[in-house]
Amino acid sequence: MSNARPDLAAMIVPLGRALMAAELPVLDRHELSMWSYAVLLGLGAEPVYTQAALAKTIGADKTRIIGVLDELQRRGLITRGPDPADRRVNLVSLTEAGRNIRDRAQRDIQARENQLLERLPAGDRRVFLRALRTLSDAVAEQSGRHGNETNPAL
Amino acid sequence: MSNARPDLAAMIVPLGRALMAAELPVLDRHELSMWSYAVLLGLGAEPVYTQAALAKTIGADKTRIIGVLDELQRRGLITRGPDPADRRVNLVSLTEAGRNIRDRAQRDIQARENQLLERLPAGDRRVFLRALRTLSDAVAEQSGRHGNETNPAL
DNA sequence: TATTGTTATACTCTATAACTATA
DNA sequence: TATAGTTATAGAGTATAACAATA
Repeated sequence: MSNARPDLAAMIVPLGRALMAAELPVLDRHELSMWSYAVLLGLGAEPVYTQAALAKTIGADKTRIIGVLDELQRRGLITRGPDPADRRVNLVSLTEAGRNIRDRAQRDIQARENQLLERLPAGDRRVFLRALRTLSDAVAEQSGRHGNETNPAL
Repeated sequence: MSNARPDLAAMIVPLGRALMAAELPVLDRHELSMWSYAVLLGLGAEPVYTQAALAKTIGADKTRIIGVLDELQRRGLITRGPDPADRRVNLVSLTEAGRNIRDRAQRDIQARENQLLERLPAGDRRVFLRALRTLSDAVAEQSGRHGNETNPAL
């Protein structure tokens, strides 16, 4: 056909790696690891989470985030304690300090991302971001509903 | 600001993971691993490569692809032998069989990717692919020129 | 001495499986 | 018994370092 293109994955995966690599020094300046930042972002929408729900939201194993939560709690960036209604589960929420450090880190990260986006004409940039959100929502929806291994629609 | 958006990385990295996960069963039907497929793709443009150059092209460590090349050679999908002009280096090239299996696998993979792209309006899809190539080329250029850890422009 | 390919080793990350405490 | 959180173990994947052949 006339419309040969590289594989989507072959373009997107290295791009994602480069974006992560570019994030690391920025996060480092805010003394955050990638997982710490992911947790702070994951706590953004809802006021409280159980650890399991939080882990699922950010695509991590529930065992993966325990050490991360330990450190964030120690630094006073989150609160964590048993739910009085069911003392098996922990309720996790952002503190004011946690929200501040998250917002500052995100501002720096997106400023850097915007430098990359400036390579695109303004019109393309708008469409690109819109399309990316559409596709991102599509895959989030897929992985959201019960551990789907077959992934038929993607 | 009025233009709040999720982090680029937070959208692109999970999208890349989902695309890879969707590729795996397709590659499996062609009896290819992800790395085998990456090697076959990497051998596409130029007729011959040294192993080191090939590894760099696909973003792998030179030690990483040795076992992959062993198997591809055993299956007759590539040829590999010392360069008469400098017997330290191996010249690697695709065989006809290798090209065939690569093209068939890629056709299946892109067909599946196109299903995802159909979620976008035709106009957005065109712009999205164009923008993605621009950004992909930008990061490939970055990682191409000597092991750049600081990555200033990204 | 420097470089390519190779092999062996160590390290990081992740997933799996037990353990506790609550229900 | 079932579930949330925790801990410990095992496995996969990757990077690092040493080695042999050639220049």
